[in-house]
Amino acid sequence: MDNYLSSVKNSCKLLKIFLNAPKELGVSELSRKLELSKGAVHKLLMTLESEGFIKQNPLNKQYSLGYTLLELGNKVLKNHNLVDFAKPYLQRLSEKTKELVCLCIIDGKDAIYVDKIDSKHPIRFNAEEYRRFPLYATSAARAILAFHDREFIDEVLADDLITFTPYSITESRMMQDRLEEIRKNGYEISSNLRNVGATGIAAPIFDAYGKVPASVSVIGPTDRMTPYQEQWVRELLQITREISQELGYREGR
Amino acid sequence: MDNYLSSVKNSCKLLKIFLNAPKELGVSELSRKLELSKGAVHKLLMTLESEGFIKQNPLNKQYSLGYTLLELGNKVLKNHNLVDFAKPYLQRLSEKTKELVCLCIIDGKDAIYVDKIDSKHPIRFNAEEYRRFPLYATSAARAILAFHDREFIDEVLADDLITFTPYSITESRMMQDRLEEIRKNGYEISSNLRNVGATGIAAPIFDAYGKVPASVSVIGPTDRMTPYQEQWVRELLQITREISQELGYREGR
DNA sequence: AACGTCGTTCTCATATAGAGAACGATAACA
DNA sequence: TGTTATCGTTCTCTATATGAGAACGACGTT
Repeated sequence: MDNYLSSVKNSCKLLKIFLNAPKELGVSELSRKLELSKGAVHKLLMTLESEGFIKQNPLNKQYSLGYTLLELGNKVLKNHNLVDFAKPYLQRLSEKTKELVCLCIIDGKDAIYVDKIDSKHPIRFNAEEYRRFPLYATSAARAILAFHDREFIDEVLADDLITFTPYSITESRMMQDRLEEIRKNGYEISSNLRNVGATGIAAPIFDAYGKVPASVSVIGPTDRMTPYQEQWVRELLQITREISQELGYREGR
Repeated sequence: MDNYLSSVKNSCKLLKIFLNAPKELGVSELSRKLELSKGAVHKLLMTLESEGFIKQNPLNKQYSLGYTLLELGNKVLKNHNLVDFAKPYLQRLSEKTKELVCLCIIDGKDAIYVDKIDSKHPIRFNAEEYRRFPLYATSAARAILAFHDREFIDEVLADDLITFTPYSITESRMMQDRLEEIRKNGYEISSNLRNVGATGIAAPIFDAYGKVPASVSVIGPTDRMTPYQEQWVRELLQITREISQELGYREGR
């Protein structure tokens, strides 16, 4: 750690601890998780609180994330014009399939669902919106990963493949084959990846540079998806083709 | 600035600059706005980028807010159980009035809309969701402010009252009278506060401690609201009474 | 009543933050 | 096509802010 501002890095890490923790945390607990002295953590919290990034509960003295983060997060969404751009297309797809429709983007070696339209069915799956997860872990993410450089893919698959259900692929070699298939077909179908009993169909969005920054996916219970599988693939590919074109993508270079 | 970590404070200020700025900003511009050397700002950005709080556009070298902020902002929402709690009540109110229904909370000397259900009418107003604004500036906020300590109110009104339309109250004295009226009636109606031609009706939510942490409001075009004014007030007060009770509030102590 | 743990405050040696100059790259202009 | 201005980035260096650690009072438990 030579080039970075250590206290800033600590403050970022502190905030991120809250992502996988209960709503409120105390100084001592944060101090342990950060491996930093209590005094230092306290000063961090005081500073972050003065800027609205952290809030202290006066009743139990514990700390939680502040509302300034809500503003900043919302600004991130507004900045990302693809979300507004794709909205009407997602809505069309949602009306046709009546299933959960998601817009997924790449960020570093992770994927994030940045928009979704819920299924109209009483039985349905929920996408973990705005949550970060690995690029190999869902169909939506794979549809993005498959169309990146071999070099980048290798880098992503070099990490241990974390699985969320017993059905997931854990072998880097098998994943490579899978991605090859996605490139061949132009879309991805898989079941039981993130939730057992769920099937996802996903297709990439190409931008003007031929890059794939995002994907659109349809997700639903497997038994409801299977009968319509081919139809939903057609609809999905139609939608992603339209979005890609409007982003300036020209097929075949 | 003695008790605070200066670099952390700077990093917070840096992030907040983006709230009222274009999507992307350069080092030099940020350096000017922060009144910090370019070198220092660059190191700040490098650190924030390494944690996903900032993203650099490789094409023009400019910086924008990172997706980690999206995750954190979403976590803030999930933490705030009032949002989930109030959702069904807001929906009921939305179905009855067909107008924009908002849930507004207090944060320091500001108010924030944390949830909304859009109007079904083709002509409608938009609430600036997740945006921070002064406690005197909208009917929803005033319905909260009115039920706070005289001391706190004085503190809020001591600042210069920023106005968004020519019709707003700018005199602290007049605002005090207005708040007195809200306390007497138990709700607030006002027009042309934030948008010309809009009327808002708002009522406070009381918690188990008798405090007012939030309000519910109905907002629509004045000419469409006026005929139903009394009816919407009744519906609104019914809803806020139910929410308050479920939060543990007992009327009359 | 004694103990453990909490959040907070304090001191102090040391690592580090931030100013400022210099860099190459790029864009604007004549 | 040079010239100039401005950009993002890198570097050095010293004053300073940082973070460890001990000590504090306040709770809650045993």
